Amino acid sequence: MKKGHQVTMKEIAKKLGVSVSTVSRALKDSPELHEETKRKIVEAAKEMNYQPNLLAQSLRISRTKTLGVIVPEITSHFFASCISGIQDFANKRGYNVMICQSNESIDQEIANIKTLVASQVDALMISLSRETNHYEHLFELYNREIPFVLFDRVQEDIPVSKVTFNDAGGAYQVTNHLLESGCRSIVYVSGPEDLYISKKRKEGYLKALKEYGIEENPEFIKVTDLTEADNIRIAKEIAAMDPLPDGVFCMIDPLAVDVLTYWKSVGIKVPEQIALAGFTNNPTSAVVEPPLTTVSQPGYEMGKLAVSHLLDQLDGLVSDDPISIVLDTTLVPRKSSQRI
Amino acid sequence: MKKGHQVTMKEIAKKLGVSVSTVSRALKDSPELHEETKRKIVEAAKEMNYQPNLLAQSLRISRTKTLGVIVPEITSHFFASCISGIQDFANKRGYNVMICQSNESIDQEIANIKTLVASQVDALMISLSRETNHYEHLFELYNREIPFVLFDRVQEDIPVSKVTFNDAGGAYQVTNHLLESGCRSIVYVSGPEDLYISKKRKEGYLKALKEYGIEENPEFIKVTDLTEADNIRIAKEIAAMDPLPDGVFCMIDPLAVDVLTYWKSVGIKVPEQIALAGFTNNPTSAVVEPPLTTVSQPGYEMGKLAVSHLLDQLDGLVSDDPISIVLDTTLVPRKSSQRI
DNA sequence: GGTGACTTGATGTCCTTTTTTCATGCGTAC
DNA sequence: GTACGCATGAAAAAAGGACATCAAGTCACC
Repeated sequence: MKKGHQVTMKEIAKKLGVSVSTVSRALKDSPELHEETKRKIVEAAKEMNYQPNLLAQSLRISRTKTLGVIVPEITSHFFASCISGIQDFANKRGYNVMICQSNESIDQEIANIKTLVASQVDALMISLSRETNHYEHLFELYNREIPFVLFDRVQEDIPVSKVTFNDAGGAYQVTNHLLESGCRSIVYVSGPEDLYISKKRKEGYLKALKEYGIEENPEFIKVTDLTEADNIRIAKEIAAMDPLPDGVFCMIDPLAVDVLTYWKSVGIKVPEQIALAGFTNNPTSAVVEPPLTTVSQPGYEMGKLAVSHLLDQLDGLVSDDPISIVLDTTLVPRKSSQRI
Repeated sequence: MKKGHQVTMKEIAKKLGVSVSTVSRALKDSPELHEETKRKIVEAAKEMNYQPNLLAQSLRISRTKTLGVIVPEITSHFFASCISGIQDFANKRGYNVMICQSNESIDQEIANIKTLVASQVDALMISLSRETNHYEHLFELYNREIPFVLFDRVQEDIPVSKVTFNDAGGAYQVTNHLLESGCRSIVYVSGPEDLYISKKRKEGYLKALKEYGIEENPEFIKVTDLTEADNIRIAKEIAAMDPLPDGVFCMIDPLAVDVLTYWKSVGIKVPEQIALAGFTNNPTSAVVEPPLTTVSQPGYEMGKLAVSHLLDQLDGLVSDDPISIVLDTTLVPRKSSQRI
């Protein structure tokens, strides 16, 4: 299959018997040109449906006006929202977006970076994969002076701007909410421990317990790799605890939903026997039965802020010094934690 | 913020005191080159961290190895799945993907096409917006010989390849299922009537009724614009029918969920009073209470097939003649329709 | 010394944009 | 009236990176 021919300046020039540079000047409305010549050229360009070749342009000015985005998976509602925000605000400022997913694999993440860099994107926006536990590829980007920002799944030691949620704060909010609802033995179900958000949310969980004068209990901290199978393993493990805990805080909504679904199948009542809470406020969480208490993380907003800051840096509107943008989360109390 | 400098062939050539063409040949392992020279160049390239400039390459061969994808919205799980499939299989064949969302707006759709074409993508994959009711922009693409395929939300009169689900068949399956479950007065809630899928699913609905010897009743066909407000308006309208219908088939899951949520709030029992079914098999549908009967549409598969066919055409592996790929759907019966 | 094989170099192309150079025409001054 | 200079408009050239094609260089061997 062939692509249709694109009209070039050369052809316009040839048709009108002028030089290519004259055409170029006419199209950018240069003042040092006969009005008449200009008019004729602009008209011909329109008629021939001329579209400047962005490729040639980019090669010349060595800027593609394209951003590369890497997310763990597009099908996650949260990341899809981020992408949506990035898209909208990048487009507003004349940038295109190339999106890749790492599928939670560090190798794929590295491959994506390579591809995007080879495609000469002006900058990158990265949310790290679950697997990412070393960071050479990011330091290399940094050393090669390719601008990038990290969002949501970040690595703290890399000297670039980062956009995160106040994960510790959100976890504190939700744990506190469980405590206030009367829970006293609260399990925290964590994702992979390397993950930034796993750590931060644990911090918030522990802080809330401490403030309530409840001792940290290592047996009340469970770790899943976030696959459905492993989530169910944890759900079983908790169901087998004796006595049952009275509250469970799952690091992320889909995990909570898996746990809830399993418990329903074995007759554990939520919130009567165990209060349950998640994190992220996925659409699913609002419609499960009982509706899931969670913490709202506006992904669209995160994408918007991250891309805006990055473009501000690219365009020299703000300093290049890395900053950290922390977005607030909001507790969304629902029936799954309603014990009073 | 500046971008770090990229190593070019020129620099390698200069450093080693050879010509650029020699470097070029060495890097593509041309046989007409001294092994020793080749080795030296390849080594230097590696050491200097040389990355070919895809932009220049693209300009030269006038192929970018990039596909443009336009979907109504990324945050929809179905379209996210399609994108995921497209991504994976495009990457496998060495293509990148630029994704745009039309936000269900025809103007945005046209703007997206323009941007992607200006970016010299090799081909486009488009799923039409809800608003799209004229097709000049598509015919223009066709006339300019820019390859593209349509998927899911297609327009039948455009002579390009299309990938769709057997929407009529799926709707037939689900309507038939409702009939077999004992329903005799079944409402069909449609999306905007211009929409390909609205029409096709209505076809299937009517066919099933007809086969069961049930007369078509115009009052049993409702139309929503798919906004939450309008969905709830329909839910109210149905709740006010006297007698209540005994089954409702909503054209798409989120619509069914909105309806279900409203009914729950006013005490209408599903499936006891009204059996309910949706279409698409969103993750949400499995976890609502009661779980929603629906029709499964594998989006990942659709993306995969669409992109594979398109690349086959681009690469000349199959004929350019437009074909129509129709994917089968699967009925997913759940509690929301369980009346027997 | 000449021929052929084997390597390497130079140049042109893709397309746009910018810079430099050139040409024309008009005006002024001698 | 001629010559010079300046202003203006337009053409030519160069840059940006990769690569194909054609040209030329070197070496060895007969």
